[in-house]
Amino acid sequence: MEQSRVLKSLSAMAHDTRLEIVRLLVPRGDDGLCAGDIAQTLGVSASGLSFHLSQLEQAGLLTSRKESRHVIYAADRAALGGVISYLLNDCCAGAAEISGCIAPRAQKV
Amino acid sequence: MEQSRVLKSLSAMAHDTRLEIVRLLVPRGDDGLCAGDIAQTLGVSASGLSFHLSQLEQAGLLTSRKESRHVIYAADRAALGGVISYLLNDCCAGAAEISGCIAPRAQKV
DNA sequence: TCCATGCTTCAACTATTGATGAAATGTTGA
DNA sequence: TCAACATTTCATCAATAGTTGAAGCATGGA
Repeated sequence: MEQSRVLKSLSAMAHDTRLEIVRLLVPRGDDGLCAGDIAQTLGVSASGLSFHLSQLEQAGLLTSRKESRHVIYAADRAALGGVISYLLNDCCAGAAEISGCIAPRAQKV
Repeated sequence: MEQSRVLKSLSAMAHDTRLEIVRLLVPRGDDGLCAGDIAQTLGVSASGLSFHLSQLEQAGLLTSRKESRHVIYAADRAALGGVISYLLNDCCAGAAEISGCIAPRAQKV
């Protein structure tokens, strides 16, 4: 992943509401969640949410699809993995102290 | 690491010059580099650099120490690891597709 | 067709961020 | 002490980001 794309992703995630959106969507996988449900869950206005969703989508972290009158958003896990990978491997290449930090708890594999 | 701290770190890294600073400092470890050398390497003005360094330091991603008339900055690897760990484990908990993305190349251990 | 729903877009405004260059601070060496 | 150096701070300005509420646009059901 190119650095400019990573920068966009970092900007996108560097906001309270938007990081919450990502946290909400990741575990739902491709099923995602429609905009209205996200707004309700996070307690934000529809138009405000729409703004943040488009930031995330432009950064490539979310995908969207229409389903009847709903718009379903889902996290793009590969993109998220790409950002994390960049931070770990390109940005912090070879720093064992950092790699050592990243697996503090058991993960589903 | 708490989310508010992660947000600060993401904001700090979400800037061209600042991400370059991190990339420059990580491989140097605790030796770090003085402000002047960083400015010269990256081709930015002293005052501009000072601004960005303080953003990174406030986010906890850098440490600084004075050595005679120089100020030496070094990456805080634990903090960086903490951010990456948060993204991987808290933000994207359990998403195997993401974990699977993060080890595309061999790392020094 | 008409209305309600779900979402986005727009306009206006405020707040934050970043760039620039000059001035200030502190340190070293002559 | 004085001058040069390393860095930060400050003031100013431009650009960007975020919030809010109203208006717009599809879609689906009565």
